[in-house]
Amino acid sequence: MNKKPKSDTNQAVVLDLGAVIATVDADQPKVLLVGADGSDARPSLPSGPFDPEGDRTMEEGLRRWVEEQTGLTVGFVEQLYTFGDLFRDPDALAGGPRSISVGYVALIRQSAAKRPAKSDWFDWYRLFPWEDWRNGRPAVLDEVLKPKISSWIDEAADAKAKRARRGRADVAFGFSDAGWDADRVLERYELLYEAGLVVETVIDGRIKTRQNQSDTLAWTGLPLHQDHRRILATALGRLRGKIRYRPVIFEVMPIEFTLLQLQRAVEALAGAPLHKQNFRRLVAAEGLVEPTGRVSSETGGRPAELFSFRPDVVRERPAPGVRMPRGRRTR
Amino acid sequence: MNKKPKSDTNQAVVLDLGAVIATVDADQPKVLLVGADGSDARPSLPSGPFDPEGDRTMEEGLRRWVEEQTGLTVGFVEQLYTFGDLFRDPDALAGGPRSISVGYVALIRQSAAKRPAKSDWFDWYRLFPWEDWRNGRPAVLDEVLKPKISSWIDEAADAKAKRARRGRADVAFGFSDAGWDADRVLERYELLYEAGLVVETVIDGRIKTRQNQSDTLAWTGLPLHQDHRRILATALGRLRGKIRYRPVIFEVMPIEFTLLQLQRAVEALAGAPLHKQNFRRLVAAEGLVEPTGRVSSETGGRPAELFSFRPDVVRERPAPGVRMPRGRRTR
DNA sequence: CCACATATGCTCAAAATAAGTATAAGTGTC
DNA sequence: GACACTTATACTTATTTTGAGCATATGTGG
Repeated sequence: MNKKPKSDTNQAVVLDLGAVIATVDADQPKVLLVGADGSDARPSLPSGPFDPEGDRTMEEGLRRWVEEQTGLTVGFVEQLYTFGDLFRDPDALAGGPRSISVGYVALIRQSAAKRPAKSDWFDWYRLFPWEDWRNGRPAVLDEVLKPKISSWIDEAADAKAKRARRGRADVAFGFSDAGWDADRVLERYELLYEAGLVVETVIDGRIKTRQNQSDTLAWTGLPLHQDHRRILATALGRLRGKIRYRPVIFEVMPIEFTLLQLQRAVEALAGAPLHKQNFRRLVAAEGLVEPTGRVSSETGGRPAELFSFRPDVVRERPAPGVRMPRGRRTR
Repeated sequence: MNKKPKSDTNQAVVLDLGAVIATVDADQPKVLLVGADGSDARPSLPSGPFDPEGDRTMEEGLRRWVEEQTGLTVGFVEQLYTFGDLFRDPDALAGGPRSISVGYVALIRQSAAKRPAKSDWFDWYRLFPWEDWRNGRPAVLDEVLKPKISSWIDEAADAKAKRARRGRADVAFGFSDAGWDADRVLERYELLYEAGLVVETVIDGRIKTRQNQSDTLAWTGLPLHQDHRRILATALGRLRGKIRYRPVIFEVMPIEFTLLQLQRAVEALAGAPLHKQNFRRLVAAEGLVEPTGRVSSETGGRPAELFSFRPDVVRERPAPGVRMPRGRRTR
């Protein structure tokens, strides 16, 4: 920053802007992927170029190409991470220019989320089956992942490496007494990648497919282009953390919603079930919503009161977000 | 990501890696700045080039040039944000290549933090005087900032804009009932920038210096090169948030420390005083540290027991960090 | 021995939280 | 229209966490 690097060092850098465009539709978390047209190519995240002459800010550039490419006008946009690892980038390995991708998360309300050309809304948990605890602990964890991870730990070169692997697995998957931490999506994905338990590892040529491995891979979610599933893992972890202290959940809600709809949306992203009575008590206490006076009769039972987001909460609360019970921990 | 942008769109991008290198020394938070040699140039954050051919990852590139330039070996490194706004960049405005800077925060223990050539450790709060509440509410807030911000609110074009400004100020500075939120460092700096209350605004030519404005500027902290103070604000906010749920504080501590030293370090970054007895109770309950059996007699009173960080906490706790009392809120 | 400093252990009341029970108000079925 | 069923919402209770302070411990320098 204080002095410009020599320009020839940097000429071979190509910068693009990637977007994780997410919503919640019918209580399911969705993400926009392109190129899932049945061909053998893996789907990928939408991305577009950054125009250094036209775009005053990168966020502006992102909004521009998202609108151009998909017709969607995204509301909430937040920069996620800048990805530049060499191994993510087969072209650069082959001598091409180095590709750097600035990743963003964008949230959009379901109502505004049409189906853009060549794109599709994918259920987020098709990519991360082990992340969805809404109906209890996912079976894939104990039936597939846990034993495979154990093997991976045992395959470590020496006792020290074994301890390190076990430690990582304990933290990421809560195998020891820490319990499952919903935010550690990226740690989990990276461990599975290194352990060769997701398709990407094999495709990247990091390990060979082993006997009996291919049926494991069938259980570990849909593979994406390059490192895009890793980017999605980053985004999901970030969003899960964020809904707790910023009212981002309302970015995916319709203008009016019932408290149960709100709860389902939070559960969809958090990947965990919430205690209904406490949820509404916390939401009420936080002052995040206000009743509109209308009711929704589409629930099948007693009609629910409709609420809307109260934007001025942020003026009153240091960390306005949806607080989520984590279950009583015995210390 | 799915298709390469046309290369001519991107050729004019220069990528560098900027570092906020921070430590805590003698209970004071410090940050490494270069070029504060008494000349009229404003100090700046250290930064270095990214070498697309040599650096496999950006983090690796960062560690490389930090070591080359300063001789420091940084421990904890985390990517912060990628800065690419056009207005940050006078060269690009003048038709030069667009400069994109990937910012990192690096933490280093005081013991390892020598004074590198051409660099200096600056007290962080010299740049953000309003952020240091360790000795109570900073006087500059009520005596200088609050009235000036009020004027800025009143200068808004119409009632709607006025409300918007007031809302922002309330949130950022806790003027309404929300109270001060230590994490909102960036929001505060950006508001001051827009209100013309920091030197950078004037230098950037966004507003003219007004009558009686220059003495205000003398109270609003040391200006840095380009948008570097903005980057520092991002870093401070991020760190303040992070110490609560990740044990990053130990990255700046010596291997052995007393609980009061630990508390002072947390206070230094958090910018707030903590209740001593409760602090040690929380730290003990979190299991973050273990006694070494030795004591330190340098305290002037009863010798304090020495503790060391227990790295395996992360295996046991979902969010191991230093919990900080925020003062009893009455809802 | 004293005054003084910091360290550390402990109590207590207030607030927040998890979990559950009870009741309200609709729907569709017969 | 009685009834089973569904969802909504109010309220109760036990427990945990937190904020704040007091009391005691163990060193220093005079």
